[in-house]
Amino acid sequence: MFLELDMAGDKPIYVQLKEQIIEGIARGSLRPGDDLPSVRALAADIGINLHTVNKVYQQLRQEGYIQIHRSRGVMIHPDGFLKADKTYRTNLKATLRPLIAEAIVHDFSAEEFARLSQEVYEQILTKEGGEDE
Amino acid sequence: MFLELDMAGDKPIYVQLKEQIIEGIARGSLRPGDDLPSVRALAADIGINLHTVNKVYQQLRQEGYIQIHRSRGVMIHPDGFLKADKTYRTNLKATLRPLIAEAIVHDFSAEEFARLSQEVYEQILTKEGGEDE
DNA sequence: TTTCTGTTATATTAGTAGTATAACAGACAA
DNA sequence: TTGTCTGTTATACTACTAATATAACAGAAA
Repeated sequence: MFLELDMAGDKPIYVQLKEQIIEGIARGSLRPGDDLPSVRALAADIGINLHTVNKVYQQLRQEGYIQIHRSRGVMIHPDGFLKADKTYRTNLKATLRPLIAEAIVHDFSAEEFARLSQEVYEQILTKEGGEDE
Repeated sequence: MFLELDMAGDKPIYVQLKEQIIEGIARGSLRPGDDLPSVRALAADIGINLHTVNKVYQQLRQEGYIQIHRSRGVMIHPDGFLKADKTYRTNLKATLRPLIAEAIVHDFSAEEFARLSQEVYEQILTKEGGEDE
């Protein structure tokens, strides 16, 4: 796979792993119906513990990204896009709130914030790394 | 002050406190040059430990939001807006990246993401709570 | 029946969040 | 000069999370 984990940094590796799988789905590297490695295989591949991978898979399943079958393994959810329901929108707004408050204090207009978001959007879809311009 | 801390929730209270002070600056309730309560006074006011407040103040100082003087106390940084330098922009983009990847999987266009950000922007500036529409 | 799969249980180590006390040191007012 | 504010530092303790290590259980398929 396309995984790069920073074992030293502040961000927990299970969060990094989860985010990278979601980004893989977002940019189309992982497509609906695709198989994911077994918890043991992926853990061995990237040199972490089985339980760390399992925690990620459980969270991804609960949030609708993947399906898990008892002895057939794990796959990207075949239904394609997830529903952007009110719960999702409310949570996203709550997450954005402190980021946008920070941006305001840094003299960012809503338009500048939108422009920067647009850049990130395209970075993801064009499969660029996040190393900046 | 205008502080509402959720002692039970997942988010650490020092993070909540920090975010709410920044939002207070963003919406103009806390203005450049304004005094903030002493670490002991604020801790006693909201019923938490002195060190928890001190940690928040130290972080806010390092990020340029406030000034701390040894025995005169703490004030909002008198210089007004902070510089939105390249480091800030790079960090913001790195923070947004997983949020936007999620949004893409939820079939959000860049425009919808921008529109939702705009809503949050106005919620903050018009001093609305985050209880949603 | 062997060998995959996810699942569950238990234990340990390391780090962070938060609290509790105490003491130190600079500044300012009575 | 003496209190009494201020932030600062040190130490210790509890609770929780992240991550690991082993082991065993249970369903399904070759």
